[in-house]
Amino acid sequence: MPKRRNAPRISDVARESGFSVATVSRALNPLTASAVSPEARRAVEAAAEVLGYRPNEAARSLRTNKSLIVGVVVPDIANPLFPRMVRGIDDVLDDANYSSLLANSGGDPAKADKAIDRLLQRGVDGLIIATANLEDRRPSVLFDSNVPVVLLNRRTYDTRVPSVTAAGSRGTTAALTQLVKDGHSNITVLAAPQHTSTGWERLRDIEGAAAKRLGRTLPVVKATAVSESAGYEAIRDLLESGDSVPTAIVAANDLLALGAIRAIRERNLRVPQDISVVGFNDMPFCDRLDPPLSTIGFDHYKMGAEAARMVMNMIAGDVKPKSVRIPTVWIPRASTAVCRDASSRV
Amino acid sequence: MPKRRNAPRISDVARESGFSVATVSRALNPLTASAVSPEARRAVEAAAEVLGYRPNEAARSLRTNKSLIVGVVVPDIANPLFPRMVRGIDDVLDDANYSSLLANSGGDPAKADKAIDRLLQRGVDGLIIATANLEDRRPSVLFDSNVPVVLLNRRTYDTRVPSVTAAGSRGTTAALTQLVKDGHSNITVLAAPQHTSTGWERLRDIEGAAAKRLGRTLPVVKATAVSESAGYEAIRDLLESGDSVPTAIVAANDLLALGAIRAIRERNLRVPQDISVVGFNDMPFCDRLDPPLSTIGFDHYKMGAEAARMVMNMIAGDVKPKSVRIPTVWIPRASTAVCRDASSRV
DNA sequence: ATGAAAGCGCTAACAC
DNA sequence: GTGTTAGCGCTTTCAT
Repeated sequence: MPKRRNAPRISDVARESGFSVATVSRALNPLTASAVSPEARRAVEAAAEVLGYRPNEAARSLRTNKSLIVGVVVPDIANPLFPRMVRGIDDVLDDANYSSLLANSGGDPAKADKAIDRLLQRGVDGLIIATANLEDRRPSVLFDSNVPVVLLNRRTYDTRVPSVTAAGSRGTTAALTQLVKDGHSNITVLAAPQHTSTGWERLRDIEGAAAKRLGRTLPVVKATAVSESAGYEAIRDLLESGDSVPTAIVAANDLLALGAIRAIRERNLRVPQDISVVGFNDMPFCDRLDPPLSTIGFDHYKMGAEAARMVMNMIAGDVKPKSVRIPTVWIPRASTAVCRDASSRV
Repeated sequence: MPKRRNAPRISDVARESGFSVATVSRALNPLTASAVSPEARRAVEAAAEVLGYRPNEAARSLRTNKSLIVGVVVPDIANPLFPRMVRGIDDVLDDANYSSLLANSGGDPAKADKAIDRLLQRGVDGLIIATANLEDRRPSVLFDSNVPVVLLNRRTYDTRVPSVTAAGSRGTTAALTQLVKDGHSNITVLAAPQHTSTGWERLRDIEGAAAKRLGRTLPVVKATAVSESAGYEAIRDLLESGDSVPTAIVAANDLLALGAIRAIRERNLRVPQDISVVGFNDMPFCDRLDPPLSTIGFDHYKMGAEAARMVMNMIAGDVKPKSVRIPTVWIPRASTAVCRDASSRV
């Protein structure tokens, strides 16, 4: 049961072409091919073609200390937010002849850490980490060790380490502007846990927008996780609490918003007629949901692609690329409407 | 700009522990650890711990001809069908200390082939291919070369190569039974292209179920691709053709079904009141769409996990694992209803 | 039970 | 412009 199908080695190509292994190596490497005579190059290429020669990456990797692989750590590839990012990453890496080694942390920081260890042991040339918590020190440690690393979607407190994140404030301000224009004043924020930059920044963005558009703060309900069920539970509790029912809910995340909608409907209230709901992320099929979800979106693919470009630059020697923010945009759909209270008042 | 942070090598551990590199190697490998004295083992483990030693995978890989990596080729990770499969794969591989190298083909057979080449060159120990077309020969060639390979979701004509696919007939029969019971007799099939096993089998399943439940064949409309827009175009053309409007459409795929729904609504017809629509796959959030999509589903995660288990077995020496079929189940939701014609007739 | 030493296939000095 | 050769860090005979 031979594993590697006695693949041709560089020495086979050398024999077949009549040149030495060194010349073969040079001829086949685009960066050094210029140091080889055209005739030698042709002979080598022909021989390689005939034999179906493919350099052994493990040997090359051992020798050069480069693996042409970038490690990608995500909480869960099955979370609809990530596949497009990963696709963006992959497309960019592909163009540079790189591949991506994927690891799921399942949302567990310890598992994320283990995944990073393993990726590093595998000799990845760089790391894209989408699992960072705000107080996470690992990215800083990696950065200080000169490991090419870029943070995706979430960042840490340490702004030195390069990141690609969504610039939520613009989209959020637009959303709140619309809500206010539509007569909503009883707006509740459905926040995500505050240990990630996304959860934290989103709450700050909403508060900032509220200060600007309403001149006051908004009541906040905090979900215990970023999931449909956490959103459901938070809003179910709110509606059961006897507090005044909001006319609009601005959620930190589409999944949270979906949970909120379920809780609202369970109380026999309607979206958007009774309560408007706004999400964040514009995850796939948001526009086909019932109701089509108004949300604050950004280009997931581009975010991933940008992160990949940044690691590639770091791998190429750019020690400190500057962090990138992906713009967000308000996408009004059918989960938001003019406030009933406001219109009846008119 | 040193890439590998002068990581400790096995010789460092040897010096630190006072044993030879051979003993260190044996002590650290679970399979050979028994051949080492307990004291040596303890000393080695302590030294490795102190130094933070991690074996260099490239070197190990070069020596052993194993990479602990499985290549995974999918058409597009951003297609909602795949993330859960990939998650299933990853979880199983993870348990065996394996990682997955992901490649997107973008639906292009030539790109899929290139991806396989690259994966092989990288020395993957096995391959999970989710991009196979029915007449695709590559998987057979790989199989014949003793490359551990398993086909995921789609298979080829060559039934020798192990595959994990959905067993559509049960779910499809249940769906058609319900449709017939609900009074539908004017049922049109929205088929996918027939060059993949999924497209081909789904059509056969539906035809088989129709023969069984209706004793006749059904009119078939073929989409030019497996996408929302292809489904839209096919049904738009059907509705514009002047042919009799079906009371139900059974699509080979959820995306196709979604496109069909869009086309139906564009003609100011309603789903399910005027036309019932059935999908296939039960992709994520199907239940939250407008309308919640009745579909034939199966366990995506399990399918991926099963494929991973099979490659692992093949890597371990099981030359010919038998193919697995994942059962499907009919999931009635709100895109199907009792046929209006039938009820008015009563 | 342990160690010495031979490579795995490749690249990069270094010589010519 | 080309060839010779020394390793990259590890596992695995083969001795002892």
